[in-house]
This record gives sequence, structure tokens and C-alpha cells, in this order.
Amino acid sequence: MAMGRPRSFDTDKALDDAMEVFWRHGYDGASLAMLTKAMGIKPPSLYAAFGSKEGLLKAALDRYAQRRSEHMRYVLAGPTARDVAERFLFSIAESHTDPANPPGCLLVQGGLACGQGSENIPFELASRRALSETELRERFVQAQQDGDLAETADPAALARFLSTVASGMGVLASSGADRGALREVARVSLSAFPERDEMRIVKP
Amino acid sequence: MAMGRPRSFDTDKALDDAMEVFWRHGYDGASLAMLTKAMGIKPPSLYAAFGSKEGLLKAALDRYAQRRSEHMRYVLAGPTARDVAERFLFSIAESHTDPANPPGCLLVQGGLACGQGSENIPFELASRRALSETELRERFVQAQQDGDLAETADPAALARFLSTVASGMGVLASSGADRGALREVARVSLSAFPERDEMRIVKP
DNA sequence: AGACTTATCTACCACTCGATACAAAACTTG
DNA sequence: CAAGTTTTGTATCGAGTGGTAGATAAGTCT
Repeated sequence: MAMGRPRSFDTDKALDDAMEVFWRHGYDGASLAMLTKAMGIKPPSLYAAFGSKEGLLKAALDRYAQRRSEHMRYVLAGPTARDVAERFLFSIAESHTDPANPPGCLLVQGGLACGQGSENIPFELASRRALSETELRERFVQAQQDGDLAETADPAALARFLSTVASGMGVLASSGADRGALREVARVSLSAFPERDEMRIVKP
Repeated sequence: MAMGRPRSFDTDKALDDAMEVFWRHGYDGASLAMLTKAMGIKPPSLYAAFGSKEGLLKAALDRYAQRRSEHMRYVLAGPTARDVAERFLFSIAESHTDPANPPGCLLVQGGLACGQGSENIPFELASRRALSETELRERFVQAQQDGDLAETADPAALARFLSTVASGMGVLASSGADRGALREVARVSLSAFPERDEMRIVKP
């Protein structure tokens, strides 16, 4: 059996290019013309490789998650719950203002509300945003067991708070805020986080 | 001189309907077909009244701001800086989950990233988001003068933090979070806010 | 009433959208 | 080399986009 003509473009490179377009223009705002131009391929190649525009987005999101998993591993490896929170917020201040990428977060910029035919895109993004919140929550539960987070603290609430601030920082960055502004938000947010020998956040 | 045929639809009612469409689908996702159907008018009437799709959005945003100005007046009338922060966050938890509206915040849902021909929409929304942050900051400066906010506190940082949390709550609400979840975020966020006789947020 | 002004409706414009049919090209295998 | 398989480019599809021309309807003014 013959093997067929080999693909003439690099899939990961093309996904990086597509990711940038989705990031900068959102799902609805990213047209196939933009995408194919950025990726350096023609529509039939795109559809052969990714199936559809939505398939392309999902592949780009997978790659985005893959990239961020390294950061997240570092974040979750913080020695205490508070260190984890600190790493989380400050690494986001950096990544959301990384000049190598469009400002903000793909999972926020990608599309909170979409038009006809893209109704499921916001759900897709939301479910992926929920992943890091879950990781944080589980890490905080662990911290409670380890004793570096007060038993009266609420891991779910803390994780949701951090996740919410992260989304807000994405919105802030998308409107042109600089790295200093995001760091400042991170700093203020951290003061909502219980210090080691203190607990301000307790269950109701 | 004659006065011409009177308009057969109510402008404010039509704007409310358009607002909901923009809110639910974003600027790019809101098609003229959706808008005219929701508003109960035909395209020529829309263009005669609002000039363009972008003009319609701006008119809807004006009306949105008008609605929220009442809430904001109540928020800013809080007796102390901390009361202001508390009112701000909890009123947002309510409004972003008001079943009478689409979930989230129009200024966030409307479009953080848009396509060709709508590049200025994100700026328009960002500038309107910045307004409430400015109001908060000025209120906190006043609070400092009044003595109910520590001199070492940073009004700009606090206002930006609250504004960021508000945006984050918009993202959270748009992905289906319920009112309780938003209230919880508000509660945690408030613990980052200096109590009356304490100041945790100081200038660097 | 009749002139004038403005809004509304039908129908349509040029264009872009996401997606594809088809044939030529490029590779592996026999 | 020839057969088989997959990718590529050209050219295009039907549907939908934001927006408008022109005629008609509905008012106010003299």
C-alpha cells in the first residue's frame, strides 16, 4: 500500500499561528481567510488536517493547554497553599502580558459569547477554564491535609476566587493594561489569601 | 414645515432588545437578522435610527450605563471605603446573575476581541469599563481624605482590584455560575480589602 | 385639502462567510 | 516504472453578512 503525499506544513507551527488569530480576534472574529493566511495554507489543507473551524480551535486549545501545563506544574509545586496562590497570580501577570502572545488569555479572549453556529464555543472555553480551578482546589485540599492551610479555610472558595481574578486579569490585559498593573492586582488579591498562621477565609 | 411620519417603535424598548442580543451573542455574533427580529423592526428603520450596527451598540451601551448609574450611585454612597467595596461586589453578584438579563456583564460579553471591521469595539467596551474603576478610585481618594481609609492604602490599586474582580465575575457568570458562587467570590475578595482599623494594602 | 417631511417596507446590493469538488502534484510501495 | 494513496491549489459553492435604493405610508404644517 502506498503512503500518499506527505504534509507540506508543520502541524504544530500551523496551530501556533491559528492560536494567535483566535486569541487576537476571538472565534467568531477569526475568519478562514485570516486563519489560512496566518497558517500559510489553503482551506482544503486546513479542513483535511483539522476537520472544521471548530476542530481547529479545539486543536489549538489542546496545544494551549499543553503549553500552560508546565507553568501549572510549577504553580502547584509551591510548598504551601499561599505559595501556590502567589505563584499562580504572578505567573498569570507575566503570561497575560507576554509580548510573544496577544494580551490576555485565549480561554477568555476566545469567545465568551458567540453567534449562530458557534453556540458551543463558550462552553468549550468555560470547561477548559474550569480545569485549572479544579487543580487549585485539589491542591488546597491537599494543603489542608498537610496542615499548611487552616482547617476552617474553604478550598473551593479560594480556588474559585483565584480563578475569577485570573479571568479578570485576562480582561484587564486585553484592554491594554501593562504588566505592572497586573502585578498590582496580584498583590492586592494575595492579601485576601490566608497567611500561614492566620485564617481570614472561613466557611460560612 | 411638516413634521413627517412619526416613528412607530419605541427607541428605548428597541435598545433594550438590541442590548440583550449583543449581551448574549457579542458584537460579532449578533447579526442584523437577529437584531432586527428581536427589535421588531426592519433594517432601514434600524439604520435610520442608529446609523450603523456600531452606532446601535453605542446607543445600547449608553442605555446600559444609564441603568447601572443608579446602582453605582448607591455603591458610591457607602459610608466608608469598605462599605463601598462591599456594596460594589455584592451588587455585581446580583446584577450579573439577574434572570431578567443574560448572565454576566455586557461590557465583558460584548466583545473582548473582534474581527475585521469591528476592531474598535473592544476599545469602546474597555473605555466604558474603565469608567467605574475611575469612580471607585476617586471615591477611595475621598475616603482617604475623610479618614475612613488608611493613608498608606493605595486607592488606585484597590479600585483596579475591584474592577478586575468584577470582570472576572462577569466571565464566571457567563459560564453559568450561580448567584451563590458569585457571592462567595465577593466575600473572599472583600477580605483583601482593608478593615477600618487595619491596613493590609499599602503602597510599595 | 394639499404640500411637505419623515418613517417603513420590499427587494436587493456587493461582499464575505465556512466549506468543498475536482484535478494536478508528490510521495510510497510493488 | 506503474499503481495506489494522500495532499495541494484553483476555483467555487450556497448561505448569510452589513447595508441601501426606491416606492409607499403616515403623519404635520399652511
